[in-house]
Amino acid sequence: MESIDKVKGTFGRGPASRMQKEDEVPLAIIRRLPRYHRFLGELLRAGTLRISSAELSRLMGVTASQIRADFNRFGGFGQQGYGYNVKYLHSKLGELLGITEDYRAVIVGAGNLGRALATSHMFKRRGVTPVALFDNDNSVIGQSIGGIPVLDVATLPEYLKSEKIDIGVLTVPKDSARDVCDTLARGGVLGIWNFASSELDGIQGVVIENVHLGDSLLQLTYAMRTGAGGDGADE
Amino acid sequence: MESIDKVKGTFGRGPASRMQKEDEVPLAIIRRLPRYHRFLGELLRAGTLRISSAELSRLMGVTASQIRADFNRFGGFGQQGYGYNVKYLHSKLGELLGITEDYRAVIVGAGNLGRALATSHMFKRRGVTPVALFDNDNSVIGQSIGGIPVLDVATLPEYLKSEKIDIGVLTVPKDSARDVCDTLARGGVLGIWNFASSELDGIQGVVIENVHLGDSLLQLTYAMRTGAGGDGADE
DNA sequence: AATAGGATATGAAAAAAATCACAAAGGCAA
DNA sequence: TTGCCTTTGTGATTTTTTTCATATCCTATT
Repeated sequence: MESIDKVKGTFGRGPASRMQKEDEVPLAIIRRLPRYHRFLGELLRAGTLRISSAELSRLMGVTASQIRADFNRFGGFGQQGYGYNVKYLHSKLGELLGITEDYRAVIVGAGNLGRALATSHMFKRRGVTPVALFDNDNSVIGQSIGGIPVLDVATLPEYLKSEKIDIGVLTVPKDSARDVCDTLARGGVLGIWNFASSELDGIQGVVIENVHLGDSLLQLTYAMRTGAGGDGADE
Repeated sequence: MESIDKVKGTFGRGPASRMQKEDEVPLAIIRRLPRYHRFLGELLRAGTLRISSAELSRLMGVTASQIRADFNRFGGFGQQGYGYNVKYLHSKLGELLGITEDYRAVIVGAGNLGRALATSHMFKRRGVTPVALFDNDNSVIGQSIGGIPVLDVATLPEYLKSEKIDIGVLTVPKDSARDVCDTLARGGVLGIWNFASSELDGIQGVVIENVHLGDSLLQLTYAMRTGAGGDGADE
């Protein structure tokens, strides 16, 4: 019954799994990964060395079974009788999420939101380096915000040719979102983080993450009206 | 074409429905409602009078069955052979989501993010009126941002006693989040929209919506790394 | 070195969510 | 008004996700 040749570590999953077909990770799990990573990070900073699924369950308001099942989807990071090593698990989750990649980003739109993002630790903590802001307002072009230069958005296309940029952050008004998005895509970015309220998608080879703060606000008012969601556990 | 008056609306569900138990709306559906509302709003502004689930399906990248099933959960807003009346559906969804309630909000934290929210149309479009900003920085206290006065956060408790405030928006640094959250709760707000990276919850009688932009960024980098999520359809 | 106790990994079961498929309702045209 | 055509509403079905239950493996103790 023992692990005859179970190479588990590197890649293969359990014994009876079909080896064909790429095993896609359910979106439901992916959405939980950043939250795990965040909590693990806090535990790490607090100096916690190890944690059991039961303890993490109490902390996060998620069932222990789900925690184990989730981690297991990626090969199992724990050890029977011990639990999970916080540092190891945190770093493994970080790898999965790509924070070890050191992506370079530009922020298009130097309004309040763009500035807020540029000056936060949002990016650096996650392996993303914001290298430039772009705007069309002459009164801000040439400034430096949080050490990041503000350039003329008209120069964005050529900028993207000369610099390798992985991520474009869109904090422009709705109307210009589509245009800038296309420019970024043509410029070769791999992903776009879109805060404009227009929903972008369907661009070949570019991953787009649409953020809709308004939707989040409506979820709040819905919950307030119905009294539901009092737990607040979830995003 | 306007035979929408069909009284069906009020409450009753289909003919053969068990009347057992209060039917709680699955979280999965609730999370989709704001997006439906958003798309319907755009159709409305574009002057579209009616739409079928099939058409909306194409537009939103969601199956038509799901659309029908979702709307049906709330009693069915459509009509066979006709589809959905855009204006009617939009307003019904709005009601469900609480945009007709005219909530009053305060924003605590007048940094870039607080300012960005205060000056956006985020709130007004959703029936929420931001009435004041609060901060502890003397250089901004007394100013007016987007027509909203910035007050001293030390006066927040008494302010909440004299004014009826429904929603508190937290755009303060992580460390002060918990304190301000408690102050807001004691002051009687019904909901808290939390942008601080610390996760708040478990306050009796207060609904909390935690926004974690960092999690969203990690979802993007995950997708970039794995090539998954190229559709970009979902938030 | 042997054993007790603890906690993961994991297949099986249950629950939840999405999809299907079609009867029935109602629009629309002649 | 009739009858065809469109499209919803909805029970049944399938798929996905979560939870359960326990064998297995590891730590810790004596």
